[in-house]
Amino acid sequence: MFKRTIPLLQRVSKPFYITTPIFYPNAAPHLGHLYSMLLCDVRNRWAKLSGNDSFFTTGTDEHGLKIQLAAEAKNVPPKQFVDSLALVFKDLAATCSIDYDRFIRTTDEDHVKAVEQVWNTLQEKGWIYEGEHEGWYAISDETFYPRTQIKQEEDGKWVSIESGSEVKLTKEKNYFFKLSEFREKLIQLLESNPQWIIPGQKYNELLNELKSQPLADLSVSRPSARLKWGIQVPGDDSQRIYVWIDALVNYLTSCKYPELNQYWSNATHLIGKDIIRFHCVYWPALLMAAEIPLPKQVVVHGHWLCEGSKMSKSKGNVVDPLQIINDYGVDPVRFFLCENSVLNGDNNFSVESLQRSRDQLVDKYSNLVMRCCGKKFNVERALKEYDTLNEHQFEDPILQQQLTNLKQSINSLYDKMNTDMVQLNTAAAIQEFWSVISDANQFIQDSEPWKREQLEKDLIILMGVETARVASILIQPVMPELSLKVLDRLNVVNRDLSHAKFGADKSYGKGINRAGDYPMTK
RNA sequence: AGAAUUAUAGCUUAAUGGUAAAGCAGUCCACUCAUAAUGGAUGGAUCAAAGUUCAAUUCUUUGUAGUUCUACCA
Repeated sequence: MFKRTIPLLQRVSKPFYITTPIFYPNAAPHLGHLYSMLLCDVRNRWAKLSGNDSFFTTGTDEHGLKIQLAAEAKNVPPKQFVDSLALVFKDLAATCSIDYDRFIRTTDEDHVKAVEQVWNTLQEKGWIYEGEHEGWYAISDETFYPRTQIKQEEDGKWVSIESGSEVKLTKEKNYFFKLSEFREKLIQLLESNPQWIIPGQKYNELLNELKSQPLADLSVSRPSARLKWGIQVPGDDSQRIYVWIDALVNYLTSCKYPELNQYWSNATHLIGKDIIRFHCVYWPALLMAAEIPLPKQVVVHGHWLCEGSKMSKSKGNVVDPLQIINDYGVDPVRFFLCENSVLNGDNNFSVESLQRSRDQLVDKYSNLVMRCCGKKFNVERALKEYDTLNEHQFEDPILQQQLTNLKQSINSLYDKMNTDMVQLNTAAAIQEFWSVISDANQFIQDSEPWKREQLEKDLIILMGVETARVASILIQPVMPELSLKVLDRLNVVNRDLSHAKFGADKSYGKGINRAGDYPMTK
């Protein structure tokens, strides 16, 4: 599916759909939110650069008791409240050059209709029934707490760990989804499709859990008396549809459910490792029950730690994404997160590492451009003499081999990066980018153009600028701004994939050999 | 507390039971096309203990530490 290499100029356009989780906007965006959006953005941009019909959604999950209570506390209507919260996430996306195709909100009108429709389908097929939900309820918080978030006091009372409020075992009437009916089906799904969840560790973890633990039915509504801010259960104004259907159906809404457009046939969900259960248990079960095709894949990423430890306010090590972008710039942050992305574990953030990553961009990438744009060279002339230069052979066989290897590296860069990009392995793709940049810098060093006659001088800097040009076209998904600056500095107009080969563009270079106008500075 | 998973050089990663690889940082050398940049050379590590094995980073057990989940907070 993603692994086939297709000839460059005969790209088959296959629909591709990638999603982040939709974020609960009761707290400020953190580095994890940015990371999810960024991976999807890069993957989406790569697909588009490759000529694919691609679609990327992110958004906000806006119903629920916490939002309701927070809005009441501010004496603001909930809708107005979430309108302002959604803007916070949209602003983060805009600041970070996240180019989503749809920002979906669970309060969107078409989403409410889709949720109602899914609910009706599940009910008609007999998967929903009335039952009683029992749980630990705190009257003063108006919240049910899971067993893991309560403790027993010395006087025997059970209280919430978070708020200290007393909780009591309480029952209420809810609608339930027959999730327990799907345990065997889910196990079969996983065993038949080991690639459905990647990385493999998360697949193993979930499979073991499904096999060793019972699966209980799932409450999918809440009483309207308690939760006013939610989608009403069709035909029953005493109940509101709960998050498991409300939020998860966003992926269908974005694909125009119930028709379901072409993107749903090739859907990948990117999620954090703390919400595997919702996307890999509840969601496929709901889809099976409604007889809707499943997404193609769920990709699970780890968390960003700070200096090896979990970020927390009490530790004082929370990284504010907007702050680091302000300090270091959008593209360096994008580049750093992608360069250090590891899907099968947690990722480590430190400002020292970010600074070093940024320095490298200046020293090796931006500087490669400036080495070739110096006043002693003439790129425009070199490109006019392209045919002559391209036939020239160096006397030194080692140098000639280096030139040949560099040409080959430039020409295979797309294929190498593509293999990694389609698997969301941005770190490996970036290593390929660095490899070709390093080869070019080394070639310039070894060939010493400053000591040569015009013809060979021109050939050497031609290799340099061609490397920078092609690498910049291909790094656009990761660093949209800096690649734009480099291509501008080189006076390159043709920035599409068909020009990402050695010698494919001879129209650039006019007037670029002058001092200053660095693409990036320290 | 239980389960899963992770632990390699100052930092970030790699290695299918067979001589632990790389980038950055450090040290030394060279160079000036370029932004105190660039290139080369170089020293450096498998969390701890035990076991299995001709041979263990890798397999097994135990311990320590990090992360997540423990199933309707999301």
